[in-house]
This record gives sequence, C-alpha cells and structure tokens, in this order.
Amino acid sequence: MVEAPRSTRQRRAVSALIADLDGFSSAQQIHARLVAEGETVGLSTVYRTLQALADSGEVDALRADDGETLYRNCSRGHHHHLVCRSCARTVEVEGPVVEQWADRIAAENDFTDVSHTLEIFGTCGSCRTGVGS
Amino acid sequence: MVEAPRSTRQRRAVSALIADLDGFSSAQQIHARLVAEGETVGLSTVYRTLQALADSGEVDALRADDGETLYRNCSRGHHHHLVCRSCARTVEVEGPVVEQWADRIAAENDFTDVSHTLEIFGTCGSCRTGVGS
DNA sequence: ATTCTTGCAAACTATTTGCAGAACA
DNA sequence: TGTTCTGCAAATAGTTTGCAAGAAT
Repeated sequence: MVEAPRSTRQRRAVSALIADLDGFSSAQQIHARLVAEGETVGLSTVYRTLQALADSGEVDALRADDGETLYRNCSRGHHHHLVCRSCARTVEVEGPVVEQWADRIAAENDFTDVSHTLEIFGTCGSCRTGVGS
Repeated sequence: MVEAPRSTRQRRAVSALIADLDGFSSAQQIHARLVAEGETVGLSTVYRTLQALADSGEVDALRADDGETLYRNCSRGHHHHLVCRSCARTVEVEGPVVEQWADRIAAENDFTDVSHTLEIFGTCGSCRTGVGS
C-alpha cells in the first residue's frame, strides 16, 4: 500500500510555490526562492519533496541539457515551451498534433503509458532586432 | 574561423568505437571499452573528444534520466527517440509532422533559427508482459 | 508514544579544468 | 619549433543519504 505523505510546513511550501510557477524550475531555484520568501527549508527536503511529487505524478520532471533536473506544475493542461535562446523568453504552446503523433508512434511500436518531452528553441524577434552581439 | 582538431591516436580510437556502436553509450562506457580493448586513453580525453564531436554534429548527445550523457553515432538524419522506461530499449522515429509543427509555431511567434528536442517515453511490450511487479 | 520528516554535513556521481609534459603539423 | 592535446589529480555541480533531533498523527 502506498502511504500518503504527512502534511508538513515544508511540503506545503514547496507545493504552493510549484503551483504558482509557470515554466520549469530547478530544485535549487525553488529552494532559493523559498528561502527568499522567508521560509526555512532545507535543500535536501526540497529535493526529497520534488522527487515525491514527481513520483506521484503531481509534477513533471525533465532533465535540462546542463544536467539539472527541472520541475513544473502538472495540474494545468499539458503544453510545451518555445524558448528564446538569447533572452530565455518563454511562450507556452499547445500541440494536439504532437500529442496524437506521439501516441500513434508509441502504439505502433507497442509501447504504453506514453509521455513525452518537447521543447522548441529559437531566437525571438526582439533579440534579432534589438540586440546585436 | 573554426580550426579542425588534430588527428590523434585517442581521437581516432573514440571516433572508431562510436562508429561501431549502434545505440547510446555513456562517456564512461566508451572509455571502459577502449581500455578493455587495450587502448591507453584518459577519461578526460574521452569526455573532451565526445564534446567536440557533439559540437561539430558528428554525434548525437542526449541526457539520460539518471543524469548521464549518452552519445551515439549520428550518420542518419534528424530523428527522435521512443524510449522504454523500464529496459531503456530505444526506437528511432521520424516525425515530419512534428518538425513542421515546430517550425510553424515558431514562425507564428516570430522566432527564427528554430531547433527542438523531443523524446517519447513509454513501457515496451516485453516489459509489460514479462515483468509483473 | 510512535512513526515520519527535517536539516546538516558528508558522500556520491558525472563531468570539468589547471597544468606540466607529450604529441602533432 | 610552436601549438595543440593528453592525462592526472583536484575541483565543480547537482543530487543523495546517514543520522540525531523535531513534528505530525
């Protein structure tokens, strides 16, 4: 049997913060932000909490290219990100096409419990115009 | 100007080994295998070489869920992966639909120089059947 | 009261880097 | 010969874990 975790100040703080976040954040960023808000939480606890949340499916976890694990709220609908390489501006986009494609591909190969990660990178208009390197 | 790297015994050994590999291997696995074959190569050199190869586009690099970076030969064109969560079996898939969708989304938001990452995860047939939990 | 959780510090893993000597062009 | 490359060891970065003290039920 799976036990529901106890409700503690720390876990509530982490969950609350995550619920407010739009994009992805690393465990360290989340911890830093909590501390900045005046919460007293240990970094290990943040890691442990995020892992638990990810295991239970309440948050999505994904590895960034630099090796950090990023987490994001998973309550709102599934969507992806269009991120500017230069200024990191992020646009949330939905892709029914992609979802369906991914499901179909998985089915064709006899895979179940399908999930996927998708990020699009590019240079946004402002960065192209305004910022010469 | 980009300088072509020098041809050394170590780099040749790494390239040769990668060319022989079918799936993904970590830097450590590649190093271990080279040593096993009798090559004398330092681990750092393997890391540096793989990075260079990845930068120049000669190999694909991808982060595994456990944090290791995996490399594979990149002779064929752009494609994505369908990976089994349980046994890590990987199927290479192509997605013209996705490529087009990504380009269109980016264009709609005035982004240029578009690239994207996409991985699909699931549980493969064998793992579903064979492994009862 | 008992059991789960926290936080610190130390341990770990994968990867990167400084530097002196070796290898290439 | 003048760079570039290598290998070692030490340094990083992110994350995990042991354990004693603190909370939750």
